[in-house]
Amino acid sequence: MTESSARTAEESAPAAPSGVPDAFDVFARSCPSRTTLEHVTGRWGGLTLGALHEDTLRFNQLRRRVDGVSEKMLSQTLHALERDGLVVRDARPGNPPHVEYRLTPLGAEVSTRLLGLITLLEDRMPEVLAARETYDGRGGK
Amino acid sequence: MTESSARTAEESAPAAPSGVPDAFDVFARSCPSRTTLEHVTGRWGGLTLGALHEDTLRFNQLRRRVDGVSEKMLSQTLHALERDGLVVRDARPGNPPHVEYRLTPLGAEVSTRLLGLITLLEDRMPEVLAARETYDGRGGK
DNA sequence: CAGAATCCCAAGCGATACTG
DNA sequence: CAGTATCGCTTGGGATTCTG
Repeated sequence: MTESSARTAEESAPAAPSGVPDAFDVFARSCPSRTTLEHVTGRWGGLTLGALHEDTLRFNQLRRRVDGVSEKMLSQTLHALERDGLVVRDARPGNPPHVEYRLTPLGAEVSTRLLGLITLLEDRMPEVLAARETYDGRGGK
Repeated sequence: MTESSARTAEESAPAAPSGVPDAFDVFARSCPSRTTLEHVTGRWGGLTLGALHEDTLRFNQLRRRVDGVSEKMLSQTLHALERDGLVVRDARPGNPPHVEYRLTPLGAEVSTRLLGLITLLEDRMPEVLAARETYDGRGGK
């Protein structure tokens, strides 16, 4: 991820009276929080965190759980999440190799929020589906 | 942790002949909930919903708020969200044209969850940044 | 202002093959 | 099992132009 930030996140933060450091603002294009949000909500990031919320899992277990992910993308996703401090890679020596992935405390908080969102959506899918039909039915399509 | 292993919902065929209430499972590749999740957590979907959580906004206000989005992508994102029943497009006739976007009740619930996630991340960014440095420092890169 | 349509490059991603 | 490396298709999405 080419993060060529010559100047780091500075959006016109108005009067910060005290020595309060500029808050991170995900709406600002170059705020580092934006890339983390993208890792978390990206195509595979959210599902990966969701899967790990339930259990510590090994690489191939994860692959099976997150239906449709390729090895490459899972590996890549895991690296990004590990780098951001949301996931820990726990490798134990031996043969065959044994590696487990687990959430950090922060990762657990994030995945809790994410799972709340996922559950909400799953619950309300009938509404969504109905809306789509209405939309497609008249001039929408 | 919510319900641990109560998810035996392994269905490959979302369509059940009789009124079987097969649950939507976002982990399944072809579940319709997956596409909605992607609209919501996609690159611009989350930020758009987040922006609309605060206010009803017009197209160009939205564009300014969601820093970095192009007209095309905003338009596209808005359509997807409208189709899924999360956003309402409220157009009033006149010249110049006046169009507002507003969340539906479901959209408001979703954006509340999303905003919780965003806020959490913004708050904990120092942790994330520290993790990145550690990771990059010792051979991770 | 609000948005549709077109063009087009770069990034995303899957398939495959290879390593330890 | 747990990955990395390479290749090439597909897509995302920015820039630009055009309508009402």
